[in-house]
Amino acid sequence: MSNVLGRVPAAPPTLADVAELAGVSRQTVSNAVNNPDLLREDTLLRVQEAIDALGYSPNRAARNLRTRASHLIGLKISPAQEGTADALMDRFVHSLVEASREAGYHVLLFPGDHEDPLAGYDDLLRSTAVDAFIVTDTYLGNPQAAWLESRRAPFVAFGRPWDNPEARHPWVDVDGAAGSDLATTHLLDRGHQRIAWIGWRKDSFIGEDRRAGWSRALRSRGLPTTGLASRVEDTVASGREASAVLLDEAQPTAFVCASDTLAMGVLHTLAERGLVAGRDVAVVGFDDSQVAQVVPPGLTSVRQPLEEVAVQVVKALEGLLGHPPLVGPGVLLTPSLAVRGSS
Amino acid sequence: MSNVLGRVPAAPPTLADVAELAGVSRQTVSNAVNNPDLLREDTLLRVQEAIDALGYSPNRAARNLRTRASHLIGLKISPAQEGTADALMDRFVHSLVEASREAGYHVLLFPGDHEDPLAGYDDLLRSTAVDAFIVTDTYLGNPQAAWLESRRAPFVAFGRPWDNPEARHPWVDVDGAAGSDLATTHLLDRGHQRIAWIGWRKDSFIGEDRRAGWSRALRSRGLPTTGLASRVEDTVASGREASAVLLDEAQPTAFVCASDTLAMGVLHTLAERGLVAGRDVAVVGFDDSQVAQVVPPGLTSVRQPLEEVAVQVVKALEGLLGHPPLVGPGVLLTPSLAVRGSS
DNA sequence: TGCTGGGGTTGGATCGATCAAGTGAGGGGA
DNA sequence: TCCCCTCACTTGATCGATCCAACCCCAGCA
Repeated sequence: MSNVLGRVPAAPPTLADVAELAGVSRQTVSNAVNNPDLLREDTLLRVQEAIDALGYSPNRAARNLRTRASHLIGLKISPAQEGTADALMDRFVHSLVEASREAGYHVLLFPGDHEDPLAGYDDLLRSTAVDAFIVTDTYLGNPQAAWLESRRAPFVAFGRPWDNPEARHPWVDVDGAAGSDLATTHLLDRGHQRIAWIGWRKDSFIGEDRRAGWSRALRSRGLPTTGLASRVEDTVASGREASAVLLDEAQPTAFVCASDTLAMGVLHTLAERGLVAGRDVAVVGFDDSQVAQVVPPGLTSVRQPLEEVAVQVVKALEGLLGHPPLVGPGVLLTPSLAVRGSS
Repeated sequence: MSNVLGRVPAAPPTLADVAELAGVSRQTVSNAVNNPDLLREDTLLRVQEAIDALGYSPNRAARNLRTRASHLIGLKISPAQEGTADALMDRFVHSLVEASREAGYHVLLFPGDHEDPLAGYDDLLRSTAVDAFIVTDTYLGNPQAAWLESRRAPFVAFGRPWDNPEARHPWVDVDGAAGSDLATTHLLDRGHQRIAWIGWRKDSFIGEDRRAGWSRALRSRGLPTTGLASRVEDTVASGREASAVLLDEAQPTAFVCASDTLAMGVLHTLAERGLVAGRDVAVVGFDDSQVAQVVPPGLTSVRQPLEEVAVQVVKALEGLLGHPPLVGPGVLLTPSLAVRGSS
């Protein structure tokens, strides 16, 4: 086939083309691809050769139509907050894409809408564009999980169903309390006695979880926590103000923060007062963001095992979509601590 | 329909269901969705009502099969470098997802492979899983663009085809020289005379482009550049070493860097020597990463207009896939400067 | 010889949409 | 009155894979 402009790109080979070349029927080629054990060895070989010769790859749309599965996983991404250290999603997305590939899935991104947290889900679901969803923002009062459950849409959550113990969907989460316990204990081991906490407002389950680890660690050594905690918005400015107040009123020698963003606020306060992080005052953040890794003198931070989270999420997804039985509704993983100059 | 477990989820309504309810033929429903102007007003209204009543949404797989288009755009993501400030992709991905949505496309992520830069493309292409690709890493010697062109695969590059002026594919890029010119001029306006450059090795076209802006700005004011430039790896450690050497040998009062990662290296050196960024020595980075935004005292940085890049990329894509004529092979955008405490 | 059973293979139907061609009513010009 | 054309919609075929039921062939057994 050719026209005046030169060769016309050939249409991709179909299963029928392969069948003809190999001298077998379409069904036999399909079996060669999907159930190779059904074929005799020599037939399989002949079909394989034809597939290679033509460069055949099954047409996704046709397969999806017939099998009612797209092998796509939907992930909503919300605009990253400017001015925060929150690069958590970036790392998670990478891990998820990699883990999905190994399970034969691809990740489809769709944009979030601040007004309506359900926007996007409905359309993708009804048009059967994705097989399942990954839900990441499971904060208090987020209707996604409940809505998806009511629609019987398959999904896995990264984050516990804090406010709904009735929830039956699979989830994977990281033990925040264990993380700040780890951070606090690390500081205690370095000789600190007055360790302050800067976290999020009380209505954040995640914030309260992380805070619990800090107070648990202090109490286990018989140390007081009163007057050493502050709960604010997750911004650098808030962290800065909170740390300034705490330094004046409680004279802590170390800070544990619910996020790297807040920890950066502490570094701001220290810089303003001519104090050196790691020498004069110790600081530990949460999430091990890029910021923590490159800021002088390096910010010690709790690192979430996002690679493992992604693997577990995909595993749960396979259980949901395939026949293998579920292992259980939830998986809780333990974070580690990346120690740097700030402590 | 029900079984012992309760209600069975109803199969999604099809175009035929809508047609029956509205009392028209399938094709009419199809036209109502895709070419509403072909219908008489009252018929259109009746079909719309039926669509709403059933909650109909066209089956993607069936549509893809027939139209030979998936309305998916493939984007390869490579693992983010740990220990750098490079969160560029994260911002770009968000912008791209948003811009794609407005054009009726979704973004499909697939994992990169360090060994083989072509892995992934071939399979998605042959199985007609995506309509086009966005290629982002157009560094020297990367075979992706040439390979995709030889396959006649539609794609748009974020980054100029530096090493191949013959390339005919559409691309969008940001003027790196204009960016460092902007940064350097900003420092000159603040009274700095000895402004050093820390960039990447010579084999990086992007690095040389950015460097050209710095030397251009200095020369336009009749200032010398000799002895003030250093070319190293893109790591914090390299930036630290390079700035230490430059401070000792050339006594610059300001640094312009090819990346925020290198700029963070400079901040390390300053901290070690008890110097204060912005007061004793000025520093400007490149990319306006989250790190630049939160590090004390704030890192002035060249900001790439990634939102606009995404819009242009999608526009080029529409030109490539649809009938509207191309505006031209390349689009070059101008960055801005986010001024913070470090200058 | 004739019947049975099962591995391997076959053709036809099907998934749900769009494309291409066709139908019938109504209007205008000769 | 007849013909042609347009408008608004309908009908049958098709995209490329998988599912389904039937089929063939040959070994095993009576």
